[in-house]
Formats: sequence, C-alpha cells, structure tokens
Amino acid sequence: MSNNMFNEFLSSESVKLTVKQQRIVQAAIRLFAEKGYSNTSTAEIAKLAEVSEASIFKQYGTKDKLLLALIIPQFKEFFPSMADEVLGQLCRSQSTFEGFLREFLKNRIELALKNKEIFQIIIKELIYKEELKKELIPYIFEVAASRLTQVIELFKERGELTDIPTGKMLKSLFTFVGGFFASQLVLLNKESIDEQEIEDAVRFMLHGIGSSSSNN
Amino acid sequence: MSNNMFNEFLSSESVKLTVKQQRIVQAAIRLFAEKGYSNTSTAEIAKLAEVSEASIFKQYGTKDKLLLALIIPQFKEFFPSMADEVLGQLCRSQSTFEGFLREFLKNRIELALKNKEIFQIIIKELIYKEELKKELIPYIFEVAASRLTQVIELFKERGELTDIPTGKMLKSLFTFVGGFFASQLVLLNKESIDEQEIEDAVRFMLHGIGSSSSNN
Amino acid sequence: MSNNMFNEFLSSESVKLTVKQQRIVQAAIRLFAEKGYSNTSTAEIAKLAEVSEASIFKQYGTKDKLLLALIIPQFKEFFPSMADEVLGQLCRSQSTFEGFLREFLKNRIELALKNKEIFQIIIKELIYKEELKKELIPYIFEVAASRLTQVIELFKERGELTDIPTGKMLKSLFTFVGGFFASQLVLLNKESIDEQEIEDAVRFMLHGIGSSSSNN
Amino acid sequence: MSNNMFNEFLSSESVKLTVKQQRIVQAAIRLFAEKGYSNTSTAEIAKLAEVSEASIFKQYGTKDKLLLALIIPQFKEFFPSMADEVLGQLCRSQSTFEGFLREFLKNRIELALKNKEIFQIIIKELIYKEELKKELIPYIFEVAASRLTQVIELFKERGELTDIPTGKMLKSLFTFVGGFFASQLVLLNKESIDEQEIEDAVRFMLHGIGSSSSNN
DNA sequence: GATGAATGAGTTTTCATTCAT
DNA sequence: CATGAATGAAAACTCATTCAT
Repeated sequence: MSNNMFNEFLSSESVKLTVKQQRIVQAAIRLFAEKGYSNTSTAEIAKLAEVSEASIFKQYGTKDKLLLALIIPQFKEFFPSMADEVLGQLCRSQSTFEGFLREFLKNRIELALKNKEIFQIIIKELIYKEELKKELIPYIFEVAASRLTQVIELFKERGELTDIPTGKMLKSLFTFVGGFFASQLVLLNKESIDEQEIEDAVRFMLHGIGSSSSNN
Repeated sequence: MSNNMFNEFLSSESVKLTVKQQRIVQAAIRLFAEKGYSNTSTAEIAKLAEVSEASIFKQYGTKDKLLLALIIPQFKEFFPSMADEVLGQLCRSQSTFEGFLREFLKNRIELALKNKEIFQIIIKELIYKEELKKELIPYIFEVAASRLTQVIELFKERGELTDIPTGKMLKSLFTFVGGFFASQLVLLNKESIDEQEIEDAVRFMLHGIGSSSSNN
Repeated sequence: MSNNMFNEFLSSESVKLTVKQQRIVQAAIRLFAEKGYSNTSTAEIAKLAEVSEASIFKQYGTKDKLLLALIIPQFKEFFPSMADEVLGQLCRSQSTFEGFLREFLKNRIELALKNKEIFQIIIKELIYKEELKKELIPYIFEVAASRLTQVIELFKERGELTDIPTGKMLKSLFTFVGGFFASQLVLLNKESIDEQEIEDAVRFMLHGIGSSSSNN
Repeated sequence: MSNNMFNEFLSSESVKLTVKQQRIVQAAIRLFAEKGYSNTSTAEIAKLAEVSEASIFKQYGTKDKLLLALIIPQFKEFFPSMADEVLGQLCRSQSTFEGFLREFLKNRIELALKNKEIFQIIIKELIYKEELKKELIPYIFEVAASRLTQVIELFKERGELTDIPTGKMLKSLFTFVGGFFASQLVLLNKESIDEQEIEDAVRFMLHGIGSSSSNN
C-alpha cells in the first residue's frame, strides 16, 4: 500500500456502480467486517457477491485497493466533517459542554451504527495493519485535534471545564471515546447503543467516578 | 480453534524449552506483534528463528496452537493474578482509591511493557479473530469484574466514589483502561509510559474534565 | 494459429483503417517489438492505443490474428518483392556481384530500418513461436532461394564468384545476413546502419578474413 | 529480474539435487526450449516433471529464477571457458588460423549440441527478453571479445589474416557464428552438424564467396 | 529433537475473449 | 463503429502441514 494511495482515494469521486459492483462492495464489507481483511479471500467475496473474481480485480486492481475504496469514503465522512458540519452546529446550538458532548457522541454513534460494518473494518485494520495505521493515525490526530481544540477552549473560557491543559484533555477524551467505539462496535458488536449508555459515558468523561468531595 | 483449546492451555504447565524452541517463541512473538497472526507465515517464523518449519509443527502441532501457547500464559498472569496477588495487596496497602488506581495502573503497565509484544498480539487478535474474542472476552469480564467489583464497593463504602452503580463504573473503567492500553501499546507503540501520563489518566478516571462546580 | 491462416493473410487486401484502428496497429507494433508478443497483453495494447479492448477483438478476432495482420504485409514486402522489384533491377543495373550485394544490403536494410519495429517482431517471433517458424521458414527459403539462386548463378558465369556449390553459398549468405539483421536490429537495436558497416559486411561475405595468400 | 541476479547465479555453487528436483530441471529445460519461457507455465513443468508446482517454487522462488538457474551454469561454461580451457589449448596446438577456427567451431558446436535445449533457451530468451539481453549481451562481448582479440592478433602477425582491423573482424565473426548457431540450433533445430557443414562455414569465414581474382 | 523434502489446497492476480448496448 | 461490463480459465506464487530419515 503506497504512501499516496490514501490521498489518491481521498480525492476520488464517487462513480456510479453497476448492480454487480454494488454486490461486490456489500460482500466485501460484510466479510472484511466479520473476519478481517487478511482472513477474507477474494474468492469468498466473489462467491458471496455472486460475481466472478475477475470483476473484483477489474474494478479495484488489487485487494488492497478494494479495502481502501471501502474505508476511505466513510473515513472522510466520519472525521473531517466532524469539524464543519457537526462541530460548528453543535457547538453553537448547545449552551453547555455536557450538551455538546452528548450530542456529539449521539451523532457520531448514530453514524457509526449506520455503517457499523465499515467501522468495524476501520478499527480492526487500523489496529492490525501497520501500513494503514501509519497512514490514518496522523490524519485522525491532525483533523480531529485541530477542531476539538477550539471547542474545548471555548468551553474552558466559559468555565465549564477544569484547567487541565487542553492537550491532556484531548488525549483522555480520545482514549475514552476510542475505547468506547472499539468496545461497543467491535468487541461487543452492539446493534444499538441506548441513551443511558451515552449518558453514562458523558458523565464519566465530565466527572469521572470519584466522589466530588475527593477533588484535588 | 476448538472451544476447549483455551482451557487446555490455561491449565498446561510450562515445560522447559530447548534453545531452538525458545528461538521459535521469540520469533513468533516478534512477528505476530509486528504484522499480526494472519499476516505472518510459519515460514517467516522459521526463518527468523533459524529453525526448520517442521520444528514448529513438531512442538505446536498447528499455527493456531502456537498463537495460544504464546498468549495464554501471559493472559493468565495479567488477568487472574490481578485479583489475588495484586489486588489484594494493593487494596489494603493503599488507603485511597486514587492510590489504588495509581498503583494498579502502574503495576499493569509495567507488566504490559515488559511483555509489550505479547500484549500487542493479545490486543490485536482479540479484536481481529472472532474465535479468540469469543473465548477471551467473557473470561476477561468474569475474572476482572468479579475482583474489581469488590474493590470498588470497598471504596464506595469509604465514600471515595460516587454512587453510580458499580456495573456502570466498571464499564467506564474498562472502556478507558482498555482504550489506554490499546492506544499506548498498539496504536502509538510506546516504549515507556511516564508517571505524568499515569497521573493524568488517574485524574481523568476520578474526576473527568468538567469543572467541579458543574457537578450534578 | 491454423495452417491456412498464413495464406489467408497473404492474400488479404489492405483495407482502410479508422483512426482508432490505426492506433491499435501502432500500439501493438510498439509493444510486440519491445516486449514480445507473449509478454504483451491486449489490455496494454488497448491502453496505449487509448481504445477499448473490445475494439481490438472486433477488428482482429484474436490476439494471434492481430500479430499476423501486422507481420504478414511487411513480410510480403520484404521477401517476395525481393525478387521482382528489387532483384531484377539491381541485378541488371549493377555490373558486379559486389555492387549487387552492396545495393541489395542497403536496400533491405533501409526497408528494415523504416519498419524496424515490425522487423523486430518478425525476427523475435520467428525464433520464439514454433508455429510461426514452421509456417514462415519454408516460405522464406522457397521464395528467397529461388530468386537468389538465379543471381548467384548469373555472377558465377561471369566468374565473380568461386565455384562453391550455389546451395552452400546461399546457406552461408543466409546465415550471415540473418545474423546481421538479427544482431543489428534486435540485439543491438540500432537506429541506423552506416555505409562503412555495410561495406565491411560485403567485404566479409566476398573475401572473409583470411589473407588472400592463404587461399586454398 | 534484478541487476544482481545474474551475478548471484554466476557465483552459486552447484548443490546436489534430489530426483524430483532433477525432474523439474529436465522438464523446465525441455519446455522452455520447445515453447519458450513465456509460453510455458509452471503448471506444465510440474506436470511433466510429475511434481507439485509448490516444489518448483520451494526450490527456485520464482519462475524467473528457475530460468536463470538453468541458463547461467551453461552460459558460464560456454563463454568464459572458451578462453582458458579451449582457446589456450587450441590456439597453441593448431598451427593455422583455419585449424584453430575449425577446432573452435567443432568444439563449441559439440558442446552446444550436447546441451542443445539449453542453448535454444539461451538464444531464444536472449532475443526475446529485454532484461536478459541487457544482462548477458555485454557479458558476452566483454568475455568473448577479450580472448578472441588475442587469438586474432596472434594470427595476424603470422600473416594468416588480412589487415582488416581486429574489431571489424570480430564483429563479422560474431555475426556469422551467432547466425550459424541460431539458424542451426533454433531455426532448423538440427540434431547434429556434420563435418562438411563446419568446413563450409570455416571456408566462408576465411575466404567468403568471391573468386580470389576479385580481391580488392 | 530436528529437519529436508514435498505437497494439496489455496491465494492474489492476469488474460483473452464475449456480448449487450 | 465502439465500448463498458463481465468472466472462465489459467497464471504465478503462498501456505500450513506431513513424513521419512
């Protein structure tokens, strides 16, 4: 997987797919999500899609590019958009950080659940494939951090957050939110995540589990 | 990987390994950690270990069993022992939950770093291999939860923790601590984790990022 | 490649080609010459010609027929014409065998260089493809030998040639001229062949490298 | 085929081959000689050798390396040895260049016929595969030319050869001898080459076909 | 205990070719 | 005339595993 493959896909336009090509996409997503990229053969994909293997390679060239073609569009939607479409609105419409966090989580969870399988693929391969990791992790950090930093500092000024350095806050939030998505979507393979679960997560991120009297 | 394979290994005694066998173990660990089980061939392992492939199969029978033979002992040490050897002592010796959490994290991190590669394998395959997931996740929950529950309730009685239900606390802690290990060890591939990092994590778990005045 | 395919092409009239069809021809020639027929895919040809693969098959039916369609016309021009257009004129206009040989070589080299790529294809495939060899070698011998025999015997009568049997002379000349074309066009991939080179070749064919005193 | 692959093979020691591995070699030689490298599949080789395809790749890694493993040893024997073992002896034992040429040709033809199939492969692929050409042609020139130059100049001093520059003589001889081997071994696929044929070739190289009176 | 030799069953990928539009 | 879509068949190559020595 070459260095520029990621960028190449980032800018690729979505083309109209034939019925068979859509079946390929569906089959690949299902199998990659279930068994992982490395444990899925193109023959299996072709069989599930009721298509010849040649059709897969005609369209995507290599198995690797097929993976990226599935992942990247979703990736683009989940991360960058977070800033402009989502953050912008949420941030203003919600008067409190708690509200923002709740809406943000709900929103991202909804998106992730709607494309659960692709998310499973992303998380699995992000952790499993060194090359993918090296390409995507920096991207995630850059994009996500730059926007969230603004939000955090906005609410810091409003006095809703402690005076822990923003960088540390980001790290902690990333860790927890990442762990949340990984455990809910991949480890537990949840079909849905109810309100209460989100509420608990928000509460944990804001106040932890210590009693308020034990604050330092 | 059959159902009872896990148990079989759990109870197996550690046998003395020949030099060559040790080299196999070392090579397998390095490669599985780096590239993942599915992307590592027995031929590669044999080559790195400077051993014949046949020797691997003589000892372990299948590639699958080799994986388990590497994972399980570490797994046993990390999780179950957590209760008796570690928890017990820590819990009593530390007067506060914060102290306990700090020592607990330090202790587990130290162990994980000392066997970083095996931990990377465990995390990667836990997420990647459906069968492994199904075998280990319930085990982790059962063992870890049962002991931690005791600790949490002890400190709850001492008033150091909020009155959130213990189950929810456990979930949140699992999520964060799991995310912490996954991101530090696998995604960031850290060689060491400094005190401050641990301090920040403990603080987050206890108090979150919200200002104390915003407590509900 | 069926037996009669060769003959079929030999008699086929050249049809007007559309622009796209010409691009196919150009692309095929370039690639076959460079990499050989067997190492060139129809996909590559189509890509270089900026044409769909289907267009190639529409016109030529099979990859094999495409090869023949490229080779045969050139072949017809190089060999049979040798007799009538070239030999006839040259033979009469030149008073000496040396002059004839020089003009003949010049003339054939000029033609071969003008169509170097096709010549490379012919030589490469003549040597590589058993079927082609079996079809073309006898043809070459028959056509070329029949005419050259006349010339040689004409000059033998004039006393310009030794009394070696004509057949042997032909063989030697074939061997040298064939080797000359193969080495210059294919092995050395020369763009041009200067006068001196031709002079040296003619001299060698006529007198060899032995000193005249060592004649037997 | 990488640049250093050639050198790698040049220095490789001949290892003992098992019966099956010998069958692979035999089968590959036969098929490559008959149909050419590019038109022979590893499956065919395996079938003819009554061996699994995997065995081929276990031993040679790639089809390319198999080709080189067949070609290079023969190549080494045919060209470099020409100098020391052959040339040295021949040159001294024969009093005339004609004698030398005759013995030289006989000797090389004998060797080539004994390994006719490998020679067919070498000639075919030398002409067909650009990469092989680029690796071997310079080698041939360097090795062969350096030794032959000595011989030619020795006999020039003895007055047995004309005063044509040695370089030109070499070129002509190469052209003819190359053409001779290519046509006899590959185009005509001769099983044997009789004395008379060699005699004719020698005579041609020394005196050409022109009558002695027409010398310039 | 160790290994060289061998392989069946796959794996990814390529290719010439067809056909409906 | 031209092509996008599709593919069966085969290509090169890989892999976990077996077994006689």
